Amino acid sequence: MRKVRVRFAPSPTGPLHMGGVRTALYNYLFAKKHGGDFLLRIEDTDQTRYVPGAEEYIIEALKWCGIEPNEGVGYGGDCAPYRQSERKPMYKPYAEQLVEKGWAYYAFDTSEDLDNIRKQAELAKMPNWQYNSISRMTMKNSLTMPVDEVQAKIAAGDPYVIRFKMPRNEEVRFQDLIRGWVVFSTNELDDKVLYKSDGMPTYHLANVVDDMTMNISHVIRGEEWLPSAPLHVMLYKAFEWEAPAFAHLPLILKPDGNGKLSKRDGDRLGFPVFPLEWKDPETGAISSGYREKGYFPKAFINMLLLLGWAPGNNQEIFTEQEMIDAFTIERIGKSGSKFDPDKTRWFNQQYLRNTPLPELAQALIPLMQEKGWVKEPSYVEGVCKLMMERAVFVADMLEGHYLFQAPVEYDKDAVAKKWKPGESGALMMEWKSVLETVEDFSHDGIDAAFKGFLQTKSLGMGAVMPLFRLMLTGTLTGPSSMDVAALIGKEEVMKRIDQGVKTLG
RNA sequence: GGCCCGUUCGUCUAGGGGUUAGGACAGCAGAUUUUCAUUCUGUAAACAGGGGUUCGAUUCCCCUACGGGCUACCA
Repeated sequence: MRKVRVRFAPSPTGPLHMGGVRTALYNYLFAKKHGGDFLLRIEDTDQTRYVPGAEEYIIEALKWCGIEPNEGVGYGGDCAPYRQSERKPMYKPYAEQLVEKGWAYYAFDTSEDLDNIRKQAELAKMPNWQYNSISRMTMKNSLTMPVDEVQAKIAAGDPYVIRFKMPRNEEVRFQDLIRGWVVFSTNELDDKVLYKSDGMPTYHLANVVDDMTMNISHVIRGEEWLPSAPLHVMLYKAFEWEAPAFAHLPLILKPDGNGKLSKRDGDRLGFPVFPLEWKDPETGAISSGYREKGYFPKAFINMLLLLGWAPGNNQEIFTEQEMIDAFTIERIGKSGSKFDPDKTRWFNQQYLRNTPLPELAQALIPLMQEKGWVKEPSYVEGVCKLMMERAVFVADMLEGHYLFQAPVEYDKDAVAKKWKPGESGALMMEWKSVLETVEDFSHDGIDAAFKGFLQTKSLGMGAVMPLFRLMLTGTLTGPSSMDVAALIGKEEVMKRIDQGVKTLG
């Protein structure tokens, strides 16, 4: 068995969307599991679709996700270059080799010619005209023209393409690692262009030549490639090369309705479809990203792992090593998966809770600074401890604004419902004088004092607690008042009671 | 239209000739909590349909329906 070498081969036509990230992830895990290589190849053979910044985006996105190639564009390696535009000179000899062997031919029909034929065919109710084993004999190519005329045209610099000569009445079959045997008849396949008139190979030629010269052992790619897989299999046969194993991944579908997840669904339904935020260089339109929305890359990846793959037991949270150990291509599902934004949030929540306090604090501090809040790291850890149970994102912990500053306003509804002017203020001042004497200003210490206060006053919790909370936070929600008081400290508590009573009367 | 791929709770899925068809998210209902959140408990919810094969099909085969992908000198 040959060494496992897999590749992720996107085209730089825009930002990488989460389906692409999942494909990269599965390739990465497969490589790691088998001690193989994971390479990044950029398929930029269509100059008209090139989008500036897309390549950098792809590299940065993979880096953020923690699924880095060990070879490829941005990483170097023995098979460099890994950008197809830079490999341009090497494809033509391969195409010509196929012509010599009789597996391909020159064609001089222009795009306009073909457009016209297709239009006419459509008018004649033949909606699917193809350049294939039958129609090619009526076209302008090296199969129908005299040899000297063909050579003259080429010598004169006339534009031409090289097409694959798909044989007739043959069966192409290959075993897909996910779907099992897949069979096509060559009669359904057309004579695909391998080499374009602009001197660039098409995807099909470049892909096969590169996979061969880069020693790729397994091609793991999206299902949209399944229909062209037989052509690729035929190309390997024509070159007399050993074909890699194929695995065609099911698609990621939009959460509502049908169809594959597209760029627009994100904006429409309010969740990102891209790992990183992307600004369209043409329109300036911004598409949101998981990173900017505050997702942990590990949570994002964990969600993607389970979208189309299952371990067979009930495990849902995976460390990277666990993913690598558990992953097998055989356990990838066959059908498309609808993306679920809610579950994605759940994964983030799980990861947030499993993040150690110091790390959480480090993540929160920059967000606090944006609000102008500055606290000691140890204090911020205390904030995180109180807030993490009610947060999905790190930024959610900012909702505990009262842990950073005294309340600037008091919730109107809460005041109307709980605060009795005069009476409530007097009660709070009394409670304050008790608090002043508390030596152990911890949750338990304050709690003990509070219980004692209730007893001497013969009051229930509901009569005092909401008022105290209102003094401390300005709201009626949040972590335990005792915890809040302990964290902000005695002096601050005293000040807030004074301020609250003064404000509310 | 043609070709190819697919179809288990609303969603992601486990399972696989004989099961109370399991889990998770979301939902609903309770309990705990001074509140919100958490947590816990419970609850509802699925084998697309029709034919076979079989003692027995959700599981194997065929057909239909539905969904998806592809059908460019795009990838």
